[in-house]
Amino acid sequence: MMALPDIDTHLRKVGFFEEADDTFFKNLTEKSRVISAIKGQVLFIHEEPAESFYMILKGWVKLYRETLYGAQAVVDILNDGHLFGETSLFHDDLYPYSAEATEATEILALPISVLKKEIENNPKLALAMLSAMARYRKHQDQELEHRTLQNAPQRIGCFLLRLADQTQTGPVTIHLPYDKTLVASRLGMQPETFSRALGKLKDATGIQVKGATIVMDSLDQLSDFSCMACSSEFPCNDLKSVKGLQAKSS
Amino acid sequence: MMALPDIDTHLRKVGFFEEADDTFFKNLTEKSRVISAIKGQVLFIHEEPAESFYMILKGWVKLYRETLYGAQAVVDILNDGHLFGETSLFHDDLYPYSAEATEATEILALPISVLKKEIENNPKLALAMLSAMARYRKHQDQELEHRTLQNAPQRIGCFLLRLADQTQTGPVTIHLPYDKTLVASRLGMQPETFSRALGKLKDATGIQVKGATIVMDSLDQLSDFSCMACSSEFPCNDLKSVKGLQAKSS
DNA sequence: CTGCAGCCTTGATCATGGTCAATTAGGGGT
DNA sequence: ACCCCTAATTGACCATGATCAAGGCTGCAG
Repeated sequence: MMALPDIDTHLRKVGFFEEADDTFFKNLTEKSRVISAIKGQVLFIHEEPAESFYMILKGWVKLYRETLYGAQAVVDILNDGHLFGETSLFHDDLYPYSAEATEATEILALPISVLKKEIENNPKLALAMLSAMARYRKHQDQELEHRTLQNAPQRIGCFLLRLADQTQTGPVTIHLPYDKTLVASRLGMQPETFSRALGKLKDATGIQVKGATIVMDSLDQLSDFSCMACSSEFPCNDLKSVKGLQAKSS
Repeated sequence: MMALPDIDTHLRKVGFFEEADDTFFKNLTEKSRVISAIKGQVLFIHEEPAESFYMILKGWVKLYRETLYGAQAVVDILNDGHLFGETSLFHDDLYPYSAEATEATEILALPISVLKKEIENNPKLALAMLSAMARYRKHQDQELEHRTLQNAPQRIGCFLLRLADQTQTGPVTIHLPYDKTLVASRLGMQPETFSRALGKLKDATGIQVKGATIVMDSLDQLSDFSCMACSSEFPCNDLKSVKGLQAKSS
């Protein structure tokens, strides 16, 4: 069991809670609940009433939407420090996606009512949340664009670029943060397609692939290949503005 | 030239301005500017500093992102009553897409600074905007899902369903709101693919297509075909909650 | 009425990615 | 070290949608 002061510490690291006051953290912490999820454990289902929102303490969580026939569209894959399940606040209070742990994961469940009350009473927090939502929205525009304009090898290249520190020049090593199968679903393709597309990317750019590790002489090889099918210039300027943990850095 | 009282009337119809006070409307109206855009006229460009946001009075506007090589990804296509260009407020203040009139169009340009000030000073408006953003975000999740899980004929069927009043039973007539070429781009496909996919949809569901007019015995024909590749049930429950004009009804 | 321009359709072909099946590689656990 | 399970790869084939090219339809201007 995690001690309460620990929980408080984690919560205070969340970017858009910056403006919240001590009572808020106290209320949240007291009503929080630590969940130890095993691989594959479903945390909530799309269109269920949203009573909790969540903060990941350790591990990875997949957000997705699923048809009756089992076809899945992955919305995002998040790791520790990130919040999820809070976004339909002030709309319909239903989860806009399902959530599942992709490995053994520690998650903090927090009452959405406390967050709602705090936002209603603390205009600064409302503005911070607006800011986070605007960033998220832009990220989604980008996601849809990539799906439309980039082919499979280009999307993989783009994904790798966004894992790296784009300010560095010279040799770069990148590690895939989770299974290739998961990366594939995150990029909207089949595992087989991912495997072949990574091969094509290798041939086209000269990167070296060994398991989950990718090595290259410089990021230029990738950016030349992938960013030509993107509306934004390299380096991706949206990566700079990540100061809050609730938004995605991926 | 449009009279100022007219402008005020239009602005007061915007859903999330419900909580704004008279001074706000006065300030907005005084600093507003009516633009008569011709077909193809570009209103602003992706990643330009956002100084104005816009309300459409008449006509249609395409929001899109474009690579250096001219490939376009259409984010949305909006008509009168809708706002656009306001979403990166409180984030980076850059437009997250380009905007272009798709026909002769009347547009109201409004200073984003006035909106920003009002939101900062009026917590209720901030909450209304949060609600709008949450709705928009959900809509985008859905869009990405459709792109991933539905094929071309299914996406067209879904598009048609969302144009219709989904509560009605019995025979239905639907009119395409704009050119088939534009619908195609909105759905992320080529005009040729659209044409052929509409043919397949016709064969599969028995709808009748005459130019921009589609007639069918009941919506069931379409929903059976399209909604099986969607995570949401028919009728689409997100269409009910449209009370504000700033969000998309499409 | 005629001609032009843009939209739409159709055909033929191609590229991309999905599907199905078989095999290989890797990473714990015993 | 070995086994077992899963992830990953590879091959063969198929389905979808893009591309290129040609032709038809329609509405508007002259």
